[in-house]
Amino acid sequence: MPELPEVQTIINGLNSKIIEKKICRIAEYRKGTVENSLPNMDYGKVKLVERRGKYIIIKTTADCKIVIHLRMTGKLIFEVDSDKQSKYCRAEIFFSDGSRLIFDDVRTFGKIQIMKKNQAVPAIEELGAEPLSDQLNPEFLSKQLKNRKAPIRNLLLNQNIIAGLGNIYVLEILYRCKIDPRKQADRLSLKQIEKIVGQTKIVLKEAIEKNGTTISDYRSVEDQSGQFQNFLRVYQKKKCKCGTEIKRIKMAGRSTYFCPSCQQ
DNA sequence: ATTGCTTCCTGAGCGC
DNA sequence: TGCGCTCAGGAAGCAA
Repeated sequence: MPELPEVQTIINGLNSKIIEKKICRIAEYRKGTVENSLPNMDYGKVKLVERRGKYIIIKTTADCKIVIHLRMTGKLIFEVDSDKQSKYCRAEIFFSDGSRLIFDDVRTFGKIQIMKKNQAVPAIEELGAEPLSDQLNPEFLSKQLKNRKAPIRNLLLNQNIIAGLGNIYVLEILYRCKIDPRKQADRLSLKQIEKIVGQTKIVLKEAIEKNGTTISDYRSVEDQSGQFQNFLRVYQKKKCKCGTEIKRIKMAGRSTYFCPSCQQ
């Protein structure tokens, strides 16, 4: 479900709600949701919540970190009211003051991993550039796309190249760059690559300012939806600004929207 | 090494 | 109202 801006919004919320709270227990309600949790484990107090790509990393004062990936439909909801239940609650992190973090996930693809502080998560180690850092620049992206025959839209979805983009933002970025999502990556000009880098940063920053997109599943930790959907120009749209019908095709099994007249 | 297809799972929305 | 179909913002695992 969530892409970088949604994950960042959740992290901002967590950093304002759970810092210094002592974790007393992590409960798993669906097998496979929580990995490596041990009974009577000391989780310590929450020190900081960080993001890497679409991963949420909760660092604590104990020798552990809690690594969360929401996948398609995962939500983290901070709840003070002990009576409130969520419908698809798969796990809960309880704090000593009675508040808790609910991990709600309809499709059950999401995961919570308990790791040692210095233990590497292989999938995180392999992630590509953070799009909002200087790591993502035209030289880097040119190098990554060199000799790659796959369509640009598929490679922008590859987390090991740029970490944090998903289907919606990739399509918005390509639309704003006027680049056909089917375009073979190694046939892009340097100018087009520069455009992609620039628009990626602009679109993500704008979306974070709007607290993320909401199509259906995304909610902030306070159960609020985002506003960026009002700014989408191509995803699930019928018509382009130019008057042309937006085309929807399948690429790598997933819906791809683009304007056949603006995007070349 | 690179690419793309299938799979995990549940629910919403649509046409008939 | 209900059935069956397609779709869903992710990414691991597999085969070619």
